[in-house]
Amino acid sequence: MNIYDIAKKSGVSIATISRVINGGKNVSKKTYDKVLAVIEEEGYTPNVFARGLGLNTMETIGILVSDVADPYYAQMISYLTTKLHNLGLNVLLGCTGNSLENKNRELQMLLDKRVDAIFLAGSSQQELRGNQAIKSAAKKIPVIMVNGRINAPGIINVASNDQEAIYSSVFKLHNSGFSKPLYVFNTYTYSAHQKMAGFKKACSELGKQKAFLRENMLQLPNTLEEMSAAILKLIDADKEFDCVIGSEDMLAIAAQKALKERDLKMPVIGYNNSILAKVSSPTLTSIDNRLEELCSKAVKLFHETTTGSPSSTYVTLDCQLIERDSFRTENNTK
Amino acid sequence: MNIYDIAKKSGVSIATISRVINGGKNVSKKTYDKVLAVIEEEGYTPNVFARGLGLNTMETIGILVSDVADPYYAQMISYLTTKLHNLGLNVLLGCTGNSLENKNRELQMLLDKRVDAIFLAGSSQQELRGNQAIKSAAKKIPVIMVNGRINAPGIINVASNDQEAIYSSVFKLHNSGFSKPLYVFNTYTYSAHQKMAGFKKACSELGKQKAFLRENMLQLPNTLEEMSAAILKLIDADKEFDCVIGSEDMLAIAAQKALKERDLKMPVIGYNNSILAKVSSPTLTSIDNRLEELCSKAVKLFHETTTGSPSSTYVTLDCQLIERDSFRTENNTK
DNA sequence: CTGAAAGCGCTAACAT
DNA sequence: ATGTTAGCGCTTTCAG
Repeated sequence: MNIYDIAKKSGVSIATISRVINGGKNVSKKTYDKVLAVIEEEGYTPNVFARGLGLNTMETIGILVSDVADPYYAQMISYLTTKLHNLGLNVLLGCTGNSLENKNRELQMLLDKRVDAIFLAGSSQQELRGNQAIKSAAKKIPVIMVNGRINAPGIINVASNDQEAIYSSVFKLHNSGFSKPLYVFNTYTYSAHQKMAGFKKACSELGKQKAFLRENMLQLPNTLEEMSAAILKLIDADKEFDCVIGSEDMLAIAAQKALKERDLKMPVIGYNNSILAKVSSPTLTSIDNRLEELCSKAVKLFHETTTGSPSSTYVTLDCQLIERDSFRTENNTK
Repeated sequence: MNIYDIAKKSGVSIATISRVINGGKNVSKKTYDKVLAVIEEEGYTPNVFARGLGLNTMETIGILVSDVADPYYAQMISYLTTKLHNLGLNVLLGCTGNSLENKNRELQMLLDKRVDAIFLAGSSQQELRGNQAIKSAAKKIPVIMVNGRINAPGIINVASNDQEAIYSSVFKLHNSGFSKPLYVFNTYTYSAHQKMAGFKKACSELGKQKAFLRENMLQLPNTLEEMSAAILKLIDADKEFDCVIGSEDMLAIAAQKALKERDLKMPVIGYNNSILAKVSSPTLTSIDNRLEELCSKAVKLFHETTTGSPSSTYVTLDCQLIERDSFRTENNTK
């Protein structure tokens, strides 16, 4: 059942059918109704390939993410997909893992499918330098980096202010009497670097020496068990710290588990305010990077590109500390 | 840059270019190399729309899910996407929420995009009866239900044996001395019904009366806080139960939280063996429905449809109890 | 308001 | 081994 069949059944030309399909401008109400009736009756839907061929778009957006199974990214994909869908756009999903080779291959696959734009979910999609493939993609279609930053023409960046968030958390802990923070992290993404920079800056302003940073910034392994084990080792080696900040909720939870195992109690702060923070016990105080707003903004700026140029190409949102049982500023005594 | 440009630059016809693009059968090595060189040089990629128009496929699969933000579904999407990708297929993602209207609309959107098949992620995609839209979609393209069951031509079902899993868990608890289980759930999906049936069957075989079921099967609200509150209420009303089974990890965790709040200790078993189970404390014993195998099987059976008919259209996988701190069968005394 | 016809870029059957 | 050509189904000028 194609446009010719419908034309025949309706007793009009295919041009008129096309007009009806596309809103019905310049079609008499009578013809319009008649054609629509036939379309409904036959359950006809226009062939997107043919349409795509002529228009060079299939109203499809590509999203690249390292791992949808990660609750934080899952939430991001959920927001993006839903919001894009409200614009009538479908989403092609690409899971890249962390190797550059795979990322580039997935990017190319999306490009080959002629998506209208590409969203990069999280700074794990970007390299610390280079990003050639992404930059050259941005020459052809809009590229929107959600929570990362790549400075090149055609790339829209929407990110939370991670550096400031960690920075001020260190101060909040300090002001509550916890002055020897341990910072745990496990990747070296752009975002991870921002967070570390925040930690270092705060420590330095608080008069910590370099030795302190060496001791109190710990890279953790990949599984929850290994993470906890690494922290236990630290505890048992009598390393000095009186509170913990994790670069992601999972790391903070690993710390909570280790502390619990040694019957230790101290403030713990996570990052992302993911579902894990609510589930953990004690419930985890976590830095919320306002993911939904981030996604809304990203989609909005992308949408602006479809009608002109975006009102901004670099947006930063401040984070917010969501206080739960693992640390409350009001309990400001040690 | 299209196939004509490449043909011109290579000094051959577009047919030859097409052959080279599609594997190079019936092309002399010399021409093949020359053409490939030009293609690389120009960074040419065939237009998928034109290709799709002729072949009536764009090598794209649609996946429908109620909510990617749910860690369990996120994991499922992750497996499916990756495995499909290994077959050279791209994934169009549709988030439907739970209203039938939305589900049908999303289904239609995917159908309109001429996907080669549709995967339904989780039984939340199916209604308890009806499913007309899905059944009629299955007349046109393969429909693969992952963890649900719709009995109609063209629909491939791959599901875990939820009924048996709950059934045997009740017995395991019983054999360990816990004979008054509380079952908490919150939806009425197909899968939820299976689980309930398992609970009822076990209870009935253990000689429980109908009154027991009325008291010991509790539907919980939607947020973690509300869930816990509901269970607290039960505890405070002195309802009798000595262990808890949740239809999903989140519900079991809500129970754990409520119990902790009243300083109560009893076995708790969750369902899905999601990341939440590992994060919870005590770590949550959970029923693993072997999601990865489920997804592998689903993709495999779908793949078989591309070359003939699937070796099976209804596969059931047995679940496995992953024992963690919230309940271990070896501690079989009350 | 409506129709005729060109063109979007590719594949595949048919010739050579 | 290579070229010619007829579609695939739609949108969009351009005429009328």
